[in-house]
Amino acid sequence: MPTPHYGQPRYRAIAQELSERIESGVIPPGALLPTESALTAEFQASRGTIRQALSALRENGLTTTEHGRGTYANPHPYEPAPTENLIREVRQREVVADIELATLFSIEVGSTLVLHESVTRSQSGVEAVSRTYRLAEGDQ
Amino acid sequence: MPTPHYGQPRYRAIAQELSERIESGVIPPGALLPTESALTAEFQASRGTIRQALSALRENGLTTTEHGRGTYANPHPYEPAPTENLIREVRQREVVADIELATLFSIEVGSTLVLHESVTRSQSGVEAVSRTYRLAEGDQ
DNA sequence: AGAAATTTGTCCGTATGTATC
DNA sequence: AGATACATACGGACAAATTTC
Repeated sequence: MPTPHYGQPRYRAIAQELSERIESGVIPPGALLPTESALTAEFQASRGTIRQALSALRENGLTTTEHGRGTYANPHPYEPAPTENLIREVRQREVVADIELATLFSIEVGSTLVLHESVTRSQSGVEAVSRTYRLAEGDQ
Repeated sequence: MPTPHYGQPRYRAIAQELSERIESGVIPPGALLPTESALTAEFQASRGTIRQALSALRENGLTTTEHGRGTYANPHPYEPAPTENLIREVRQREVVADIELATLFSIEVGSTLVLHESVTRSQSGVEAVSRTYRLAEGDQ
């Protein structure tokens, strides 16, 4: 069978259907979406097309996908940073890498990382805490 | 032949090679990148893999692709980072507040926070991991 | 602890549609 | 109209992370 895509391509229609389910609450925040193979069965599309649709959702910040686990509906569709009346406090310190960070940086657990921490406050209290980890100088 | 991808996957290596060419000026701003079929020949990779690499460049704002025309190198937009051949991955999840975070936010230990995590990669590996914590919607 | 099943990630090849030159 | 170039879609195979038994 040919593969025409008049107007809207298939993957986008699927992405739209899925995003409607998320925003309507059919798929609640934090919940797993159906697996890719389940979606291929439901939409009668190839896995590649399904993955293209899921990729679109991810780029729009609606979902998060984890290898071997699945795709989750995000608790928060977005988060524009309010840039008014904010106070930022920045400090710097050294920390030891836990398993998660060590894996990301491909270093050993217990290695030192440099941490820049930024605390953003508004009148109502702490708005956000941002932490950036980097390898210590000379370790790279 | 099988498809092993030890360490870094093929498409990412290609993406970094191309971003270096853009960064170094081998491919000047505004210029067209080689066509997908040309890249297929050069890197001895399938077109799908090439498109995956180009997609990564696009997502990182390095290039712009136009249907039927080609892929252009973007003129340096607004970049906070000095080195531009970087690839960022973003994901979002919920975490439980430890004592430190709970104190900062003035919430109870165990409360859920929304975490946006951004991993910045260069060819040498992970450059930085940035984590931003915020209160869940409705808790503020 | 270890093996199997599940699920997402990567890669290939092919075919056809659509936009541009 | 023809050639070129990117877009969409299918199918198959194997790799890697996670979960389950």
